Amino acid sequence: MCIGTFLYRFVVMNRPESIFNPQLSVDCVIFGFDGKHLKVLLAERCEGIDGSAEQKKFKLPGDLIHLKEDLDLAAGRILHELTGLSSIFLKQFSVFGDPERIPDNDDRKWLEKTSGVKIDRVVTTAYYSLIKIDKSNTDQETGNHASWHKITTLPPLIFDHKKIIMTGLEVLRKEIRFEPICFELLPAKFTVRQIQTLYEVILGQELDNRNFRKKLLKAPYIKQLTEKQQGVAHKPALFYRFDRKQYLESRRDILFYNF
Amino acid sequence: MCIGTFLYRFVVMNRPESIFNPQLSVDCVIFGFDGKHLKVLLAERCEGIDGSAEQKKFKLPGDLIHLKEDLDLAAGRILHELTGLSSIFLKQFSVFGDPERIPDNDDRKWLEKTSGVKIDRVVTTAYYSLIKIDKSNTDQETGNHASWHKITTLPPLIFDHKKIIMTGLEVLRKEIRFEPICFELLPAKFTVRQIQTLYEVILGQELDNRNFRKKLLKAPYIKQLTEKQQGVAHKPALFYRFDRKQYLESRRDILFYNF
DNA sequence: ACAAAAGTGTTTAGTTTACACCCATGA
DNA sequence: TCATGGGTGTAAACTAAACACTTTTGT
Repeated sequence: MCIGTFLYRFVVMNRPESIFNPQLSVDCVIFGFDGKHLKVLLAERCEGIDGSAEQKKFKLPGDLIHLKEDLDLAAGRILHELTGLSSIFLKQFSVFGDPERIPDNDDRKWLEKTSGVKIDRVVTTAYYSLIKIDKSNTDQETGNHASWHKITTLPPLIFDHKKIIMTGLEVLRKEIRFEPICFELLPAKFTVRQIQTLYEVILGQELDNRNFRKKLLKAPYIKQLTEKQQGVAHKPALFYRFDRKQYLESRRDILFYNF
Repeated sequence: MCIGTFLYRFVVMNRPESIFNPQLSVDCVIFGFDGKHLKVLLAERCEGIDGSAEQKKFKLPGDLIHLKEDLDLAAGRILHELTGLSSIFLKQFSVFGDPERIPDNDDRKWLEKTSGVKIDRVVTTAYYSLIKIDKSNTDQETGNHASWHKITTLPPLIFDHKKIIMTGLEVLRKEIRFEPICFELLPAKFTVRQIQTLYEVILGQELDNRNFRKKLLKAPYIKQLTEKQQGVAHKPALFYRFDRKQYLESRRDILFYNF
């Protein structure tokens, strides 16, 4: 055993607590829906490696994790720090473990500078999350320089973050075909048209309005409210809500039937 | 910055190459099918912490990864070392990142002893794999003390390996409903009954024979062979094969249709 | 001739698709 | 009264589910 190995082990054994783990990170693909477009919440990497203004690049909200931090909790922490929201839908969907995914260039130097940790290789666990877009979580509100971007026109991103977003979108597309998770993206009261548009932007295709209604409204967990839209220059739409309890029960039945 | 932090960073920066990364591992849930039961390939943790014989425990084939090793390749390496097989179906399905998943007990001491690395917390990326069971990959053949175990009667396992297996099984169950991956578990020539039994053991329920046949045989990637079973005391079954090329083509069509 | 597993068809119920017009409201 | 988007029904095609007997082989 060479002295380097020995020293490495000694220090790993005796490392100080509560600093970052330089090898493990979490990145969150946070989807939002503004009624028209599917968007992703991105943070701005606002300063260059020498502090000067340089090419503006964006990144996924994410962070190295703390030494003894659980991954799921780390993802929750990041989301909370950025948006102020807690107990939000968050799902681990993939790990990105290419040893070269953080190339040895400006991006890496920037990361080393902001984290205060020497970066070697970083394995990141990716989560996706669905939240409702409103004033409180858009733009500079939280001082984190986070902003919403259409998934169809993404700005330049650091590392492999574009690939992570695209993988997340694929997973989301698969998921919404079987699980009604999209209600996380809608306000508590919504119209049929809103959901349909949401499905259309996620799937990237138009859906037949009559068939969509039929299928949606026969689900036992979609409850009609008496309230209607107001102040629209056309027949006002009825509002509906998602009944989570009902959903969980109906899901249990499905899982029994299975095949 | 305290001296501990400084030293830690210094050493991480200057660590020797080609030893194990003490924080990242890969575990493989390797499913096999012997014609009757769904099985998992487990390695034996054959010696106790002091080298004496003690309670026999099993573990998933897995390993800490090398410092600059890609995760997918590490999974392939582990599978190859254990079975001699390469280019096998392997799919990442989850990350287990609870900081307490490797409890500070005998299991951890055993791991530290065999890896020669001080273990702190280990985040493991889990893969599942499907292989055909035959003489060459069962039992002591490879000197790794690996053996097949029915998923219904698993022996005691170290760490959270039981949970990893169960999560893998759930993912497999979901997956086979949409993708014909189960052909990885069958020999090149198989009978309809073999596939049906395989589906039945994975899903844990009986399926209607006539309906199953109809559905299976209308798939364009299932090709009938002229060959028949021989030496059976009943009407001999016809053999079929899985046409991978055909499958990939038909899949493309489906992906276009989508919804 | 018997045991054992392979192989076969039909009916019914449910689901998916395609498609066009009237309704309620504000301007 | 017009423009706008909300809301509605039906027929045809397809898919899924339930169900029982004949065939081929070895012993």
